[in-house]
Amino acid sequence: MRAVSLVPAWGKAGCRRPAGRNSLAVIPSSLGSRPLERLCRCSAVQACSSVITQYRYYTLIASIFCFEYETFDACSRSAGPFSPICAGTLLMARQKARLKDIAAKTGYGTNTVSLALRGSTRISAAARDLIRKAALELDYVPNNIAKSLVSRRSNTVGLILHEITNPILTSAAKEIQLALASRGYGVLFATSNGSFDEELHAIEMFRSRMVDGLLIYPLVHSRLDHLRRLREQNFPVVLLVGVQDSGIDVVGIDEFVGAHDATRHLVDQGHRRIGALVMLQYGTSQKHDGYVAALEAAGLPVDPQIIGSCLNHSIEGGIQTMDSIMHGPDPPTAVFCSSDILALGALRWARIHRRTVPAELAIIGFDDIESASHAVTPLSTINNNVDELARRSVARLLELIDAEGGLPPPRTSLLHGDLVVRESSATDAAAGSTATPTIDTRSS
Amino acid sequence: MRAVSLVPAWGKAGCRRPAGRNSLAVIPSSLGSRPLERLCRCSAVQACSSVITQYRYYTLIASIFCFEYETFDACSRSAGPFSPICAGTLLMARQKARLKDIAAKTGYGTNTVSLALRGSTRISAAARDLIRKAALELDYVPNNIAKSLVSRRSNTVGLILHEITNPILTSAAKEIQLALASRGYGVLFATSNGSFDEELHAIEMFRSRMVDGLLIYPLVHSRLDHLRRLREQNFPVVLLVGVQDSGIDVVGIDEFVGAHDATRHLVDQGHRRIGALVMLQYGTSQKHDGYVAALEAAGLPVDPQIIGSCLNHSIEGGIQTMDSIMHGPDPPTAVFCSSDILALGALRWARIHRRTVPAELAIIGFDDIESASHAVTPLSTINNNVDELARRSVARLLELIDAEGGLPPPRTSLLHGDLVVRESSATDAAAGSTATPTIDTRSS
DNA sequence: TTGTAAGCGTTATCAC
DNA sequence: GTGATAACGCTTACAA
Repeated sequence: MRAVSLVPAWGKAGCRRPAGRNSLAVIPSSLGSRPLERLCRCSAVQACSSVITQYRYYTLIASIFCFEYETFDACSRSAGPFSPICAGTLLMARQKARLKDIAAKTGYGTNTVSLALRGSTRISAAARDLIRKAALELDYVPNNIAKSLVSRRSNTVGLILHEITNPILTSAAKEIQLALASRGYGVLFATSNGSFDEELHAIEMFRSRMVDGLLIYPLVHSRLDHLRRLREQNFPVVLLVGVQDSGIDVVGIDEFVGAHDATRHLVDQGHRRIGALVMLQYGTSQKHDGYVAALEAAGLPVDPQIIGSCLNHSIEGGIQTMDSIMHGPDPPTAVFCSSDILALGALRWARIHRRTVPAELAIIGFDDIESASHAVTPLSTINNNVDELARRSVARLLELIDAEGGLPPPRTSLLHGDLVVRESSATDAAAGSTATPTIDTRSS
Repeated sequence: MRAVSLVPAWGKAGCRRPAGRNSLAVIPSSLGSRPLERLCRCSAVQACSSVITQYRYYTLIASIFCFEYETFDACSRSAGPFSPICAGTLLMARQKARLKDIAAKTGYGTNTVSLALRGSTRISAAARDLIRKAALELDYVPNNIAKSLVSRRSNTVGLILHEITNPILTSAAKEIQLALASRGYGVLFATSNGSFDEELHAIEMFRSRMVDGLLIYPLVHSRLDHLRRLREQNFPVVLLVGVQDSGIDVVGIDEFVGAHDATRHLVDQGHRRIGALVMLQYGTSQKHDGYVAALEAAGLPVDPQIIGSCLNHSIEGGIQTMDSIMHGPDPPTAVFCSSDILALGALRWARIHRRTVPAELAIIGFDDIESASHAVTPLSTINNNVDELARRSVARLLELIDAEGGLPPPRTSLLHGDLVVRESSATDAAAGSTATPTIDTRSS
């Protein structure tokens, strides 16, 4: 019993067992008390050993004296006779092959093996092939952790999403991951999950894991100081939201212009009383500002009564917030929603309350998620070019990572989101008149 | 110009610059050719230096002779006079603080610092506080890469999703990430993106990054050999799909039973001609089998004509596949869809072709995503308990990771998905009769 | 209570 | 062409 409980210690950090690597400890039972060398000649042990060897394990013969030794090392250092206490054999977890193992197998040095596997021309073809073959046989997988330690690069970037239920963020995540994978980068991922502390925590976690850079949809567009500080420390960060003058690199949809275009479109459709569903809990937002600007440009009043602030980004949240802006004395005839999910909530609200869309209530969303074009009433929206966003943000991040001698000055790339007019906002969708809208033909 | 191109070599792997760490190289212009010591006394340089010191950088005065030295080291070793070639100052990226830096600052050894920061009782309280303070001042972040190298644990697990547009997978991803983060684990994430090779590639990438374990929604439920092989090598793997007897640990929804329940529900509603939308491109699936079993149990024929195989998991895919199974001579009166997304496609198809749901066509989905309850006709479906899935799969994976002396035998935990009856399948939803259905009241 | 030395798996330098 | 050696930043064993 006691012997078994000692076994797990092998292979643990700090436990030295140069002879124990990839080895099988044969702990014979009922062989009596005898010196180690005699145990090795025991036929049962030898038979076992030859089987073990076939599996590319070394054989390590041992018999653990019950109380005297605390560790296997202490045991194996002892010169005295051993008392067997445990029956049978114990198979150690086979450890991963290292360069050193390939070197031992082929007779070359570790350095030669390293160069050969990386295809250096300084190594002879014969040696290279031999080494490659040995690596394959041993199922060698290079240890990137060790590589990172010396190269000071983890070839990993961190991705923080503030919300994963939003299809736009997840499809961005997908495109980003694929783009990075094709360049040999891994993606460490975290959700800030609606809490700023979690965002900070995720960043801290990423930093301690030595990510080479960070792509982030920040939770609060106005709280970016922690990210600016990272940048000052020469840590590459790219924001995925279209904020202006952040002092950080930005690749994102121009939310102000998008919201402005969407609201303007409602104005152009003849609406004079236009409400909004936005996310305001962390202060103002670009989308809110764009909405307000479009109203002001059209000479329309901005009425807080019909601007609903949603707490969470969901259909349910959209329905509830619609309730709050529609029950007033002068409800809006059109609503700008800062995301398609909220717009689907608004659509649902309209159905529950038997308002026809767009005749009694026009609705426009933001993002152009798949469900938007397949909704009961196909949703007008602002197209969010996710592929472009992923492509450009990854390209910029890698530029920052590869920047030699300090980060270049921050650059803001705002992508334009196209207005897509469908049934939910246009009494006659085909007559869509503003901002060269894309008419979606599938929505008939 | 040339000097600038040399600078990037600092801080690179293999470039030794013991004196260059956290230092600012002042490369003065137009100071003429003079010995280094005279440069140091130059007032412009001194003013610069004092500013630099405020930022906790050391100052390193240098002037690089244009052609003679290839590296900064070679340059600084030289004793001769320098010719300035580059104007201004160059700020080196400040490097992250190490234990050694804290040690140097406090006067303790690195070992003492390491123990102190980890709160060892062997260190005096005074020393501990001093060291903690210094660590804070230097903005010390422990290097997990180095830690991993010695502990042989990365405290990171890999998560592979076969599809990220599926809301079920993303909400699972979120829950999994949060559960793992609370235990101190990071999540490396990848999408297999519909290709088995990408799945293999992602696994390889994860292995080389030394993840401690793997959570995976495999692309093809029947191709699991590569995962079994990992397990044989003592690598912890947990499948997130409810397959039976895989020889690998499983925590997943019982898809067979779920599909069976769903189909059975349609039978109970009086349907005799029940079609299906499934994903069959990689061979049969548990959902398909459950559907078939329910039909057979009810004594109904299984007709390939009304079993549509969707190629991609999308509303569009659902619509197209519906086209193919509905245009036959004897179209189904009810359809079991292997996911809510496909069911939304079916619903959309019904709307396009003016069939009333559920009177002319009953539809049931699988997953219970948010949109299901908010669809035009709220969808009946099988609830996919994502929270439970995340909780249990993470718990099991950590069990495997912490298992000492080899992995325990694989265990299969199938979670039960509850039937949720809404309008899309029940002529009178309130009369839902089978399998203790949950009646969703919001769907009025 | 603290310091010293070795080692985790890899890469870069330099000598042969 | 190939091998020895010293880093990378950290933890552990053991000596002081």
